[in-house]
Amino acid sequence: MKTEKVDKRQAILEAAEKLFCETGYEGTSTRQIARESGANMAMINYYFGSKEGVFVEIMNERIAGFASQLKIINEDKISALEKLHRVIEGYVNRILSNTAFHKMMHRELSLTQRPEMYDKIKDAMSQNMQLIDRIITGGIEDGSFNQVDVRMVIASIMGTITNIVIAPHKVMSCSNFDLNNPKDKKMIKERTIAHLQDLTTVYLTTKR
Amino acid sequence: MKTEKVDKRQAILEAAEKLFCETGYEGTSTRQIARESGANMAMINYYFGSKEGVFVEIMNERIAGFASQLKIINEDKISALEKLHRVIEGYVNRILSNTAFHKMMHRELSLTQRPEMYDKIKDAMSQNMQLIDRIITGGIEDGSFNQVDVRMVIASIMGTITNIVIAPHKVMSCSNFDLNNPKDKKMIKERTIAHLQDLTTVYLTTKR
DNA sequence: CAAAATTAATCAAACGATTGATTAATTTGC
DNA sequence: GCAAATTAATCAATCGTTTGATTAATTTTG
Repeated sequence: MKTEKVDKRQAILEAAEKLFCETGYEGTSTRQIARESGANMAMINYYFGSKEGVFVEIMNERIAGFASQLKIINEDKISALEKLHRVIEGYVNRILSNTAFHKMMHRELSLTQRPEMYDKIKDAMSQNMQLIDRIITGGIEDGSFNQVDVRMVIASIMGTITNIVIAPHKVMSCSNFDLNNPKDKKMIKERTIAHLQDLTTVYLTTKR
Repeated sequence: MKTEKVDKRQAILEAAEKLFCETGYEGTSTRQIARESGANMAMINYYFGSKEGVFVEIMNERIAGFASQLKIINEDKISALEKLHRVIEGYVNRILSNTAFHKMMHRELSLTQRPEMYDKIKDAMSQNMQLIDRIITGGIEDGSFNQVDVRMVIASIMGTITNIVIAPHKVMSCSNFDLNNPKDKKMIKERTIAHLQDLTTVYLTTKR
């Protein structure tokens, strides 16, 4: 028999994140979180003050880990294209390794309410955006990339990944496909990276 | 003085769609819908049976209009590339003319609950997907398109549009930008269409 | 055509259930 | 033995829904 001597605080966070991802913030009750985590309801307010406090804590932790993983790829002595390819690889891997959270983040981003969260998410994402922006702009300036609509290219890169996270069935025509299956997930990751690298290579570097 | 002799049923639908888009399904109460529409609360259940009935009705109406607009572009005697460009133009115009609804649809798609809705949305979208799939596959078969990962290309096209709808601030760096401003919206539409047409042209037809 | 009967639309009020939050008492671990 | 952790019980507020009554419009009937 396992001791199950787990930190209640952590158990609440994990259960809440799972439930928020599955049924949304409003669609999840504190009683569900308590039941799922094995903690008493009052513990939620004891540790986090409120239901929203739990949500904010989840977002803060995730976004912190998010930013810390931001590599300073720009300093490396490699071509703009290779920089971009590395960013794509890192970005795809990170997002497809945390699909549930990214679904939740995306959902929250599309809501008008909770502007505090909206801004927080926006700021976190804009860091990645600026990184990609600098790489592509740099490539254009040194003549290795074509003149393109940089912001639109970024929208295509990020949009592709988000689209696959939210609607993987679109990409995988086979019915018995599951993003939670590690084998399937690995395959989707590789395919997404290969596609985006190929797409950017052709679009940005083809002489025309 | 305007007569305001509006259909209460319709008023409920419009108010509900607005609220669902802004604050989500769970985040919207029937009392809000009643207040916003000027109808009595009981009218919601009188006309639609339940809160979910309102939601289902909104989705059904939208999806019906969605499908009816599906042109049979495949029959035209034009190149695969031109077919694709027309589909992109139509798709961008439709989605960017109904941004609030598409946000809602997208949000609902990312929830595990309400599988009935999930399937309905999925089916509606897969129609568009199959159309694009046939066009690209046809272009590959007749040799005018490169060999590409068709599903991934579709994910990029659709993902780009969705990304712009949900996070337009990403594309527009200028701060005083509003998707509800017709002038700004027109500009975003044209820019999105131009980008996607350019991207697909280069990626699909460049000899390499 | 006019009175009677029926239907549709609307309303205020209340329903039981559930929500997030809090209390006060109890247990745990050092 | 004391502070931190945990509990059951309870709070007011709000949820979606239902009710019974009322008004307005339509149909039926003589």
